[in-house]
Amino acid sequence: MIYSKTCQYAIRALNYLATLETKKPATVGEVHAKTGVPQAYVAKIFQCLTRAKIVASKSGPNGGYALRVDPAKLTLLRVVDALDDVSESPLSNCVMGQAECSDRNPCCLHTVWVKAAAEMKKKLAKVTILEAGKATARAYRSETGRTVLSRRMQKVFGYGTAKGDRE
Amino acid sequence: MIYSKTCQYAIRALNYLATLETKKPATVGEVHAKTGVPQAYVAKIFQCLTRAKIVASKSGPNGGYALRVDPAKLTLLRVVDALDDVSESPLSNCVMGQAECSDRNPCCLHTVWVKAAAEMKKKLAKVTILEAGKATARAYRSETGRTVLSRRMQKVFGYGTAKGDRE
DNA sequence: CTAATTCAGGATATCATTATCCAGAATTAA
DNA sequence: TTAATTCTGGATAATGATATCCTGAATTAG
Repeated sequence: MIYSKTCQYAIRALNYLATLETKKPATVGEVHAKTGVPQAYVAKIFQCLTRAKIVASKSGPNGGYALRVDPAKLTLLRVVDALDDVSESPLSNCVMGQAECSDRNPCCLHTVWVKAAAEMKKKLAKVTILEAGKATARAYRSETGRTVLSRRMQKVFGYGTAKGDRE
Repeated sequence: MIYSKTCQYAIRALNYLATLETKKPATVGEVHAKTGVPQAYVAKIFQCLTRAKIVASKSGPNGGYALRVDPAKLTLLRVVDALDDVSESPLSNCVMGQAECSDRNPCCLHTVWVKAAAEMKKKLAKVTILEAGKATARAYRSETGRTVLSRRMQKVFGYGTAKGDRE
């Protein structure tokens, strides 16, 4: 779901990968430290994004995850679709949860909603990770070694005191 | 949440109430039988709608629930708001789940999303239960005593074999 | 080759949503 | 007044989303 934490986390994680100029991949631990997304959950999400060929994984020392596609071409729609069980997504299904919902057999919101979903998809297909990332880029300070979110950005993101934080 | 089953159920239940011309209220059991919404869940939803003054409840024989407002004036927005914990709703909050998300401190999707949410709200504020109900009205056959959904509509709604069905 | 690093993915825990159940209060019919 | 009907609201169960943990496989450095 677009509105799920899983999607939020994925976008944050990908935004971070997009800020990396070097080809060196980022480890799960690093992404967690920089984005505040729960470490083990980052791992799960990246497994999914790997299958969707959005990121490439590499085992071993100096391994990790890196974007596999140009962030300027990676749309939110593709990201959302990768994480969504499409058969469940409200973007591709009846809002009223009807088994059948078509122009012939419309649910009570069919006409309204079909349009709304199409508009939303269009929007998601327009915004790229590169664009989205720009707005967040300033949240990261990449100078020192064990960088973390700035105090101010911790407040913005609403974490920094999360359980499971390793540093 | 707009996309929650709870909301779907509420809209279906209210659609049914809107089809009743008489002033006699409908019982939870009746609404369940006519809409297919799980009986005990209908009860919970109506308790909520009662508190929101959208329906009126009446105990005892010949009691039940009836619309308290004109279905031509009851908007989906009001229904959704009644069921939503507004502080959690994606319509009123940051899609990225940030603690703070404003024009000054935008999340990476802020500009895109603020607009999308506003449009969605506008839509929800435009559609009334009366209008929504019209599309579904034909799903009900109100001739005989223990009316149920037609076979065809059972298929459309994707239920009719649900556990807990009493008839 | 060995040890260290890192991902892969199954098992499990936690939590919110969805769904059910039941005892008690209110109301009504007779 | 009594019994039947119906809502009220708390307790509980089932399910799905979120989050954690751990073992094993892949990779690399030395």
